[in-house]
Amino acid sequence: MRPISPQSSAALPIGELSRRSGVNIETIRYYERIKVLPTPPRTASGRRVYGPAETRTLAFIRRSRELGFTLDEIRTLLALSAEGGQGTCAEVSELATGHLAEVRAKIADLKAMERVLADAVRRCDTDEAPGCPLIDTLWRSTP
Amino acid sequence: MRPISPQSSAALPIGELSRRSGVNIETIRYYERIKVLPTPPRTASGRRVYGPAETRTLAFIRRSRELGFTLDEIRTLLALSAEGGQGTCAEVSELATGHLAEVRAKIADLKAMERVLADAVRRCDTDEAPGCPLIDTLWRSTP
DNA sequence: GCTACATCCTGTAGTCACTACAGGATCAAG
DNA sequence: CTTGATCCTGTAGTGACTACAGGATGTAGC
Repeated sequence: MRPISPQSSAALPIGELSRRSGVNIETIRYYERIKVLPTPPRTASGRRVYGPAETRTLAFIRRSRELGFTLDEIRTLLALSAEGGQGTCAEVSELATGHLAEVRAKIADLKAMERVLADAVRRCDTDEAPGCPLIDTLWRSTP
Repeated sequence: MRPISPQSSAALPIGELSRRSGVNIETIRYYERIKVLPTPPRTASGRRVYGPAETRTLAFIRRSRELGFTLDEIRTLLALSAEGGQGTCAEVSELATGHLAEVRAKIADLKAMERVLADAVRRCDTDEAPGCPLIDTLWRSTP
């Protein structure tokens, strides 16, 4: 006879949560420490006990990270998501728009790097002149 | 009568080097600590004294950083540059090619983020349906 | 010589998003 | 009762800086 305990059928230890969510155990504890995840209840011996909601929350966080949101932004997203009021979507959109601008700025930076690097490498590989075109580029004073 | 001392006309304290190179004083000391810059001679009272070569070296480092090279790679670039032997350019090209691949991978990652974000923001700003398309995207389990 | 202020020094700690231990407690199975 | 897996806390490391604190020097004007 199994003891009757509410949600016991869905209670997960941290290792199982880690496996299901694809998030490292140490990362889960880190998220708790910085208050991105709420502190879970514990067993008598002090072990964390999670429910199925945490698996979904961690998936939410993982996907947000994949889109480049910072953990600070994710805290905000989770709060807005829990709130779910009238103007929520507008706030979310604002946050995402700002983030999108940063992503685009980073892409522009990296493309500039790519252009210069690709050009220098091409010259390195074709030039017959002595010296190294890339090294020379790096030493050359900016016009 | 000024005392005759070699290079005295071009000796710079760290603040002046910082101004000329556009690199923060604390950053210059940091570069010295991690051995990206050589330890400079000191005055009797212990202040760092730089020559004009350091201005050029810091410009080299700054430009390398702008191309996304790590300080570890820059150490290698500086060593190869100083060496300047036969196969140097090939080694430099190899290093740069590897770095270029990383830059391109990062661009691809960011472009994927950009697509998803731009699409979600567009739906947030046009959708009349209740709920937030971006929040829904983040909660939605990956297929 | 004195005072003010700028500049310099060392050393430490903070940033971000983790990751990697050390050293110990607890659990489940045989 | 032992083995091995899992869990706990706490600390320290990563990269490339930045930001102090708290003190020592340097320079200019009076």
